[in-house]
Amino acid sequence: MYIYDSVQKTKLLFEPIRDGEVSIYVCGPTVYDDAHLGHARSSLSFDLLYRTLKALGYSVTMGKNFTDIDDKIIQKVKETGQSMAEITEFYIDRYLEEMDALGVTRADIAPRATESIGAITDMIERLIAKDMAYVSSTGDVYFDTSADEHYGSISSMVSDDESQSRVSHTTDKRDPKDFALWKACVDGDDICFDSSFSSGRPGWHIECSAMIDKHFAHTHGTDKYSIDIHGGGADLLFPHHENEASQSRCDSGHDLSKYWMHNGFVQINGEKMSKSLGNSFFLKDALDIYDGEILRYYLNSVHYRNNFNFSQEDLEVSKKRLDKIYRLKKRVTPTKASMPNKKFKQNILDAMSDDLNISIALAVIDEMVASTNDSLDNNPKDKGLKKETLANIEFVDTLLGFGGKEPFAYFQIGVDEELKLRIETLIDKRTEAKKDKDFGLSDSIRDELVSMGISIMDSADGTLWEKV
RNA sequence: GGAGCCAUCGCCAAGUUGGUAAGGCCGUAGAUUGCAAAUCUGCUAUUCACCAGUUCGAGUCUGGUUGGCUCCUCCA
Repeated sequence: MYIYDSVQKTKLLFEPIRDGEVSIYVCGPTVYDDAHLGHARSSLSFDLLYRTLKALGYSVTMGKNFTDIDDKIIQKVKETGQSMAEITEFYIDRYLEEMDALGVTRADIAPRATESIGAITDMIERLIAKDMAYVSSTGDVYFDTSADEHYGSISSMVSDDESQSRVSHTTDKRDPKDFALWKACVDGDDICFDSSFSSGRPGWHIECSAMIDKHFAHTHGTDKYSIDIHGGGADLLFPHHENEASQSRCDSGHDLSKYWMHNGFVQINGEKMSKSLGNSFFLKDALDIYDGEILRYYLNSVHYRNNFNFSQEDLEVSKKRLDKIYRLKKRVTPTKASMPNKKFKQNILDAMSDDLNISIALAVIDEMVASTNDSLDNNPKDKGLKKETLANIEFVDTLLGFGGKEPFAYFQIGVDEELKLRIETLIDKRTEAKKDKDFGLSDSIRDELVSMGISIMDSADGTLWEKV
């Protein structure tokens, strides 16, 4: 397995810190609003990594946090009058449901900030004791970036004062680069947690460090690294991951993660999709229009490090490619899967082992589909091939997360029983007309079906239909 | 102002150590079909934003130009 490490900016041979085991930690969402396509892509990218490593035989543990205490959540509490728990529970449930719809494997460990306060305050106390953090007059705690000689090594950000000109200066900070580990309560209605330094709440960066320390460092880490792979969106590289890495390094004396991976953005009209820009395409809205499996295929069809420009036309192309896989599956159904073709399986694994080269993997699948259809055209009763093909598709489903549906059901998404009956009645009528060589009638029935959004195809086994 | 990424066929998009351009969509010619649809086959970039350099040889390396995006502030 080769992985592109965004710190070293090069592709590296992946060697886990513990033999046969891989620990991955991905920064999860702040749960104050619905997930957009960008969140989906990030989840999908690391899901691909997770599945690939598993297919390669590793024992993989994936962690993904929920930031459920944050300024924006508190703001929402004030706006809506709902409790913080009501808001965060709602969005966490929604997030999980939507990611399920995309076929994202759930994280093995999904810690929440509010459940990790002890680990967070412990880490802050240790940093204060080491004189690497300081408490301000108002009770805020800041990390002293000057205490870490390696600060900046993750994002390779230069630390001259000029580059910091856009950072608003908080008076209590000794240095503008310093960042908050703990924010003391200001008004009475703030959500506060007790600590030895002040009543307050954790800063964003410390959460991930503390959660990794609590859930991974001692069980999955070594004396050199806490985890194997740390992932997240490219926008998290600085300052979030820089700060995380710095805190953890100062606390534990070793590096936080051996490899760092960052996914590219989903863009709309060439611009990054983000809540602050107001151009978000929410996952729930996308899922209203498209099946999760199609969205998954589409969002994963471009290499994870590249930016992804969302367009409906491209999504339709993805649907066409997925359709072809399901048509083939329909063709080999019913049968029992045997073993996947060795070469096919290996070619896909090879592609995915090269920093998740999904384009090659999809091309291998397209070629398998075409050659199998060709063979089946020439020899429709090749049972061995059918069994192998089904196994091939099952392998694809396990590794890439699509192709797992019952093929007839796939083409009938959104068709209720009543409509189904009408379609089948019409098809029977058309079959009769065809038998009588009344092509005028049979064609007009076909036109009627087409106007209903149903496309039909005559085959040796009778007439099949699909919802377009 | 500082830092970085990217630029490949009409569209989307692959191209580790430089060795002579995957795949999909669209289009097109055909096979098949009562006609379609579905399926298959052939064709579809002497060329990789532009300029210069290194090299026997560069999409791949170096320098520059132009254009796009991102980070430096919450962000997947």
